[in-house]
Amino acid sequence: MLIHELTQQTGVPTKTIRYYESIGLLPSPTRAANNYRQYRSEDAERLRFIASARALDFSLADISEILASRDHGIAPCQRVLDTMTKELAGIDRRVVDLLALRDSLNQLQKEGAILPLNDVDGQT
Amino acid sequence: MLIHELTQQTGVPTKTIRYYESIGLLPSPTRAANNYRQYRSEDAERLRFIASARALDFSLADISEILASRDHGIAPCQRVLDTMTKELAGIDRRVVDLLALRDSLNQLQKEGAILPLNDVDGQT
DNA sequence: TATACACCTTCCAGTCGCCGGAATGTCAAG
DNA sequence: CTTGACATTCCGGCGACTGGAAGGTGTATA
Repeated sequence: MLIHELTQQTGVPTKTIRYYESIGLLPSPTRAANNYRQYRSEDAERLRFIASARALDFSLADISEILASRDHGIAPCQRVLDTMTKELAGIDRRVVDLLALRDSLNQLQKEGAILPLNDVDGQT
Repeated sequence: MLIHELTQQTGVPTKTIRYYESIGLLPSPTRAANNYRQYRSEDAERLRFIASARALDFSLADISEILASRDHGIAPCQRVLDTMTKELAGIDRRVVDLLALRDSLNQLQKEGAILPLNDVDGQT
């Protein structure tokens, strides 16, 4: 499959795919006689995994480590597990913040008023 | 007050403060005879506002527009309101994603197993 | 056969929101 | 009079892309 089709299957832009390859996150695919990249369904799977993790704000470095672990059939190393723990801790904070923002914006849009974001953190 | 004190009051690093000034987000403060920046409490207020908005992932460009509106005592323009609407729409998705991730990570840590992130988006 | 068009390739440069470091200046305390 | 903590400017780099130039390839149509 061509890079264009991979894009269609995963939603990841060709630019990004080539970028991932350039940093070693995706393996260099085989090339056709015309030098076009040829992908297999495994590549699509891997890329979907990366996209999911990215959507959840994992860094490419962490994703890289997780994939490396997976490639060797072993559990992610402690550093990655620690990252996940931190991620977990951060998530609750972010959810709270986002829900607070949601309320602020809802209010704002109802009132058409000057943004009351000042109060988001309970200061002012 | 000196930049150092402003940092203490807001939690925003001096580097970032000078950066915000360089892009026009914060007004250039008056300078003391020694060329040190001199801030007033208004600046702290404005900076706290920026920090809150940043914590909620508003871009500096959007914050800039919101502040400009506020400076002129008018409601944020349509583009900014649109941004907020989109932000609002995105928030629910993100909260859902984050909560899903939370569960995945919790599970993972209990099991010590290979990351099941594949399933996060209901695929695989 | 010419040409238009969509695809592919590489490479270079820019974006955003910072952060680190170098080189230098200022000021109060010991 | 030196030490230390502040301050200044400037330069460069980070992560994760994204855009654009300049060129090659493949197919369809006039």
